[in-house]
Amino acid sequence: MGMTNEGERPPGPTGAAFLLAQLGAHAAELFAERLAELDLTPPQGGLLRLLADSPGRSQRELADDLGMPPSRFVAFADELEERGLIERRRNPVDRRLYAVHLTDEGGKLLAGLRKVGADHERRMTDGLSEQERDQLTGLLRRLADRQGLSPGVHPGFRLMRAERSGRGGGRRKG
Amino acid sequence: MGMTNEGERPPGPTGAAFLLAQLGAHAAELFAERLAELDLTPPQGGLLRLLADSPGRSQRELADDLGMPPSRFVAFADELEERGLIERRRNPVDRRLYAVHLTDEGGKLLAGLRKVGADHERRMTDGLSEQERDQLTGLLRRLADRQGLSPGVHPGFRLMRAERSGRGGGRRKG
DNA sequence: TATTGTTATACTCTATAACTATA
DNA sequence: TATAGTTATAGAGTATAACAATA
Repeated sequence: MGMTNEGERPPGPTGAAFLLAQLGAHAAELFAERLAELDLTPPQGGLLRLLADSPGRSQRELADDLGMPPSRFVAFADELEERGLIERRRNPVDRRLYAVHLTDEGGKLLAGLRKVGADHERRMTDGLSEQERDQLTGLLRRLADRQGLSPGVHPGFRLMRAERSGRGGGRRKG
Repeated sequence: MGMTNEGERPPGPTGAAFLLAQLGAHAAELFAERLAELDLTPPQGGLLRLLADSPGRSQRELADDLGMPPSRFVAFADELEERGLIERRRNPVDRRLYAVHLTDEGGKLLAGLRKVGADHERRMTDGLSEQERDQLTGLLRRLADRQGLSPGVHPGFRLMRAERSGRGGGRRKG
């Protein structure tokens, strides 16, 4: 009989689902902190990766992939374009569409982002042997598959603040 | 040598860290949906559990545990008190403090919440054998430990919308 | 008429700081 | 003076809908 603890243990947060939520939030937070060193938010990093994989798509398609309304994508893309990381090119065939591309500088930043990602991966699985890490990854992949999660699509970007900013309000001092 | 895929694979989101973030967000979302059936948000459920474990603490302490400012805790507790789930009792020794307690009805709802939690646990680990589930839980617990995550403390409540509501604005129809 | 991209607007959420009462 | 609880306000974020250009 397995050493499970359903019903014998303090019924609180002790199961795999809770640990997944806790570790997932921690991983996302830590990754966001590392990304901030490159002046990127997770959705911004997501777009760069998306553009590297399939360049030239329309804003609407990209907005859909990132899970944000097209209206929001505009300002989102504006900022990255002003920073010289992405580029809008008119589609000569259908002049309503923009084809969004990564610039050279955007490509460079993407390389840095990938380094950060690899480093993050190491830190998150710290303390596990190589075999255990493979074991974990395999189990997680099976769960993700079973839950119908598309590989590579946003880890909850919708729930994170899209833009970096100082929070909140406050009464004026006078 | 392990079948790891660092550097050989499309460098994108394929590692354990990404899967953790993805599955964690999914677990949190799914759990929130189930909680909504009880008209509870995750932070509200968190408070009920907290009160069951250690009743009678002050609002400030509870707010700290939930990771919210005391000012926000007021309205948060108001709603649960109006619904008859929690109760504020004056501390006769230090009349500045409230001692927050679960009511009988709050206790009943907590029982329902635990059922939902157990069910959620089963759904999230669906497709794994009992042995694999134990294996996974063990690995996750070690990671959580190594990352310094306190057992049982909020899985990212801060990043979730605290109150249920229809989103956003929109121009008025006229 | 339908669709892409864009702007305008209204609305929610929430953090900060002032405030009240107790100590 | 300091602390628990509360209220008031400001401001960010963002979804919805109107709008303009093109098909």
